[in-house]
Amino acid sequence: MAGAHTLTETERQVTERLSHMTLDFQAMAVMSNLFRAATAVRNHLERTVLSQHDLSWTAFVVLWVTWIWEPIETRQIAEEGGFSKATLTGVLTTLEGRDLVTRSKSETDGRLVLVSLTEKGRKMMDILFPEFNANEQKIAGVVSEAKQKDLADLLRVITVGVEKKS
Amino acid sequence: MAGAHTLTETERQVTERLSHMTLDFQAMAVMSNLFRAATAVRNHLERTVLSQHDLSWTAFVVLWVTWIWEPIETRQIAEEGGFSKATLTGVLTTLEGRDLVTRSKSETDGRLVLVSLTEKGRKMMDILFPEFNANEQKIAGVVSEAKQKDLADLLRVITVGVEKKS
DNA sequence: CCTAGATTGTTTGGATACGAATCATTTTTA
DNA sequence: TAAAAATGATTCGTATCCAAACAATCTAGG
Repeated sequence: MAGAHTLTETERQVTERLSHMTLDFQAMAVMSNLFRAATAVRNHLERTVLSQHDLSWTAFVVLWVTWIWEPIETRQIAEEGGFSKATLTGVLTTLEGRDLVTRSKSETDGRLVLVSLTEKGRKMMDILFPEFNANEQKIAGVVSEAKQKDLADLLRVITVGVEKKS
Repeated sequence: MAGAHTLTETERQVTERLSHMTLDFQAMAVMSNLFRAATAVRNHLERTVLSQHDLSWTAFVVLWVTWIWEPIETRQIAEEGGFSKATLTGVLTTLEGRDLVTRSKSETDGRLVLVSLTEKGRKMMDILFPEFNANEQKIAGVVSEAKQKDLADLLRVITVGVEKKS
């Protein structure tokens, strides 16, 4: 990111090119900045913390969700993580091959697969997540504590709103 | 998304599981909500507006950036869009095959490739983008205009901060 | 019981994604 | 001015990612 154009330049150009249309520029700015921020932060965390542990973003999310909720059904992991079941199957196979998670069949429902961390996976997260969080702190630290709360709240409202639609 | 657990439930469980660690929960909430919001919104827009035009998210971003800046150098598209040049090459080939964009060599620097929309691509964006923006409006509309401005500003600060680090 | 429909995880096929190596072109250097 | 360094896009290999088709399992209505 951080292209040849600054964010301000981009917004000026967008306004110029689209001024003949009836558009909601405020909403456009919110969404544009949302994706820019998410992409920039994700790329940064992937390149710094996660690459050291040979983890893709999705693999990390799977480990994270499993860490919090284990034992957890796969459909829940996909929902919490925001990706498809098909994607999850592949990632789980990879993580299982690295002995970081285990799959087991549910005893009450033969269709369900339950995922847990292995001891190795748990040890990894005990090291990895504090590192990850230290980076989150650095990134979020550019705005005040009060603004951080506002930001988190606003994002939550957006999420709840859009999930209601689907 | 919208998993079995609400956002509030998730935050409670996270706090419970990680209370023995020294972590910045405020920063964690900001980042967690950032990715949740971005993923939920992106998935929603992919499933509604973009799927009707057979476009992936990345393909749409490429079209959008090109629409605003054409003729534009490929390296700029990658930077603005937040993905690698290698990825862009593949997407451009797909879009060129559908006759939505064209590639041309720069006259002043033979290494550069310039991208423009075709007439077909421009017509598509004239229809598509207002649709897209109408959805953006619906999504962002759950918070007040003033809050939308705050949100966009805060996200911009986060983006600028993290890009400074890389 | 038992069978049609619903639900769940996996497989499949194609597009996307990236780092590293490569090729072509331009710029720098000596 | 010619070799070397730098720059830019593409190719290659591998890993993700998703929708759709599939197989296994569960559930409801008869």
